[in-house]
Amino acid sequence: MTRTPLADVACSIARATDLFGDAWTALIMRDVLTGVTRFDDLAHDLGISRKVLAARLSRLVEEGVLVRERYQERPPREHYRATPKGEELYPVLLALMEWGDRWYAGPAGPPARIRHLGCGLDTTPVSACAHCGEPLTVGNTTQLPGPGGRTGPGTRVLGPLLAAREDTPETGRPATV
Amino acid sequence: MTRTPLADVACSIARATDLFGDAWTALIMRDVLTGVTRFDDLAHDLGISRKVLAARLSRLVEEGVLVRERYQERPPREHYRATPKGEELYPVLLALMEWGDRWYAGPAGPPARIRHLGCGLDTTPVSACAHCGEPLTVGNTTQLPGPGGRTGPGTRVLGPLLAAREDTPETGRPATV
DNA sequence: ATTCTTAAGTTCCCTCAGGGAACTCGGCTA
DNA sequence: TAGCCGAGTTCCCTGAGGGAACTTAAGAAT
Repeated sequence: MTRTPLADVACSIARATDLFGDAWTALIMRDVLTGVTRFDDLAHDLGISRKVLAARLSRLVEEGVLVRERYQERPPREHYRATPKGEELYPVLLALMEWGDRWYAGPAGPPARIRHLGCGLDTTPVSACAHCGEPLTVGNTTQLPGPGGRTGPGTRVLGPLLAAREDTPETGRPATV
Repeated sequence: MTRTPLADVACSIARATDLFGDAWTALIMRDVLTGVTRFDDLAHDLGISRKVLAARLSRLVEEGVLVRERYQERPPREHYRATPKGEELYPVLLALMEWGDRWYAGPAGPPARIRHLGCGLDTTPVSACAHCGEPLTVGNTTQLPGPGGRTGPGTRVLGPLLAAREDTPETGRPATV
């Protein structure tokens, strides 16, 4: 898996994917955020190889997503907890879960519900505009180069087609978006 | 990578991750949704091995996330477009991007901006409750078993700790959530 | 009419990451 | 003092991914 190259790309999705784009990391974060925080519990719950689990956990600690903490002194035992950076991955998990629910839930319905304690209802998470609160979709958003974007050959930022709309009209190819 | 086992697990995150938990798939979807839809363009833009790109694309088509379509007749040329199922992965990408922006953007700022055409402003996507519109966080939500959840030994659904809160009080271990 | 080029993949070889299971090591506990 | 967690390491083996060359089909160039 090409790790380092991806992290260098000037795209936040690529940077996030470099860490999170791995079959296990999302599930580890799901577990840790829902209270499965010990090595053995994670290994059993996920069915992951202990070797790979150890590697993932130390990478996540290195990245500041998890912290390894002692939770009891005698005998000394450590577990893993999410940092704020780790907790902020929750929206990613919610989005993945929502998508999985919509497209893979059987006739019985989704395997889990998310209850919003604020309003007390079982909720479905939507990706909303921070300003007006409307749902964001492929159709009602456009991607523009940001301040931190590098320009130059081969360094796409995000959405050259849509960025191009700002200055010159596109070619004849159908616009997906 | 253990593919099939994960898809069987009664957890929508696991199901979604089985397809999406791969360093390349997220980036392919980003590209396709932003207008990079042809094989060679994808290969060059991503720097992905052509072999792996072919494998990913055919998997995505198989799953109904993309469709392979002829976009010109002479000479016959095909490209890939997102289906509704594919477009609905957009919130996942937004969440990944937002997280990457927050934690990996340099001093110059994020590499890209998302403009919401509805309100005309550059936006930051938030994961909100569909009922009340409030942001969903680890702290203000709880996970409960859903109708489609399997019960039995070894089949965690999502959040046994939080689910357990409904009936019996927890052990002495600190609750991460 | 032959050669060039482009698009869209395949094929081949090779390395390295992941799976599985056994081993380690410190520190209780019976 | 033998056993038993919890938390990893180590070992071997297979298979997925990288890289680069090859293929096929259909214009376009000369």
